[in-house]
Amino acid sequence: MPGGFGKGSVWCHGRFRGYGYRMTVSRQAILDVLNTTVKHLSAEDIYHEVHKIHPSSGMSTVYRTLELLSRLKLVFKFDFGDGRARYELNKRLENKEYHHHHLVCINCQRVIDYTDFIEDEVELLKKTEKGLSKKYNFKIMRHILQFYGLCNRCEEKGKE
Amino acid sequence: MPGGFGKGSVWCHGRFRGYGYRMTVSRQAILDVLNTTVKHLSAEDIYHEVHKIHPSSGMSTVYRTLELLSRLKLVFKFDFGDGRARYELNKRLENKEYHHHHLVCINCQRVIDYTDFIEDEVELLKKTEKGLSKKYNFKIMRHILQFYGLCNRCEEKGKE
DNA sequence: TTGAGAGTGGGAATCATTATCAATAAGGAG
DNA sequence: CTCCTTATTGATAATGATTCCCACTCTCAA
Ligand SMILES: [Mn+2]
Ligand SMILES: [Mn+2]
Ligand SMILES: [Zn+2]
Ligand SMILES: [Zn+2]
Repeated sequence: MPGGFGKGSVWCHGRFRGYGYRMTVSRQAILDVLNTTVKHLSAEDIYHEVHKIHPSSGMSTVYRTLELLSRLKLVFKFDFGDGRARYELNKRLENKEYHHHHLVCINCQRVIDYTDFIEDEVELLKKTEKGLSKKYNFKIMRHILQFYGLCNRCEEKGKE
Repeated sequence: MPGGFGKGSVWCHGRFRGYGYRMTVSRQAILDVLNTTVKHLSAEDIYHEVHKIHPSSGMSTVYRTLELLSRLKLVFKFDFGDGRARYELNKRLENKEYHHHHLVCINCQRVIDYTDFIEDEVELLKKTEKGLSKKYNFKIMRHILQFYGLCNRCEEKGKE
């Protein structure tokens, strides 16, 4: 959608205003970048993409905006263990969260989203959370589950 | 065990030699520190403790040794999301790994080890790993599961 | 249209971790 | 025990992601 703004950012526009924040060209550019990718971008990745749309935006603004979006739960922030954070727009399917986890390739850093076994997982986690909350008197607020390994391409290369 | 070395480090001594590495006073001190704590120490924590035993050891050696121990699978390295790595000796109970996960307090950083529901978890993870390996042709090598929330003390304080 | 103040950019600061390198010390051979 | 090779060390500099700072700019309700 060249020249325009995706519905994501339009929606966020209202969201920002509702919280008393302002919508700016930098924020729109960042949202557009996040909205038109399926990858898990780092702050620097986003900065480079934003730079194509709006060259005068700075790195500080990218970090600040990502921090704000995380706080508003509009983006998720992930750590895949390579020393830099990754960000992903919180895309909702029919009003409910798109709960998914990640397979991370320890060789090429490729990240695969998956939702398989999420039902079983949610069930186990619910049970675990309940048990742990009671036993340790600990109020669980969120969890992380990640698998690390080798993607098909890297696995093949390793065999040579 | 003042003046001596715990069996952990003696055992590791042989382990090192077997790999062609040398056992040094710094490495012994680091192992002793890890061996006599139940906490999840950062590199700096370890450095300070080591300094009490062997004041001339430097930070570089702490990092290098932890890196080596991680590679040899003698210690586990964790990221609890506060910007610094934590380390824990791989204590084995009767020859098998002590598989456990963590509850992390997002307020005071306290970490609780738990093994509850590990059987169910291992079962689910095994199933998930098998399914994901096949579907995405991805070779899973390890996983991370962590719960974040508020410990009893912080939960209480929050209510005031 | 305007003004209060939210937001910005660029450069400096922070801070955990790594890299460098001359000096040291582990440990096998003799 | 002594010697010699070289793995290891400690001090310090370098790195790199993220945060801080502050004078200037832009948003938007009135
Ligand atoms: Mn994802
Ligand atoms: Mn632990
Ligand atoms: Zn790969
Ligand atoms: Zn706490």
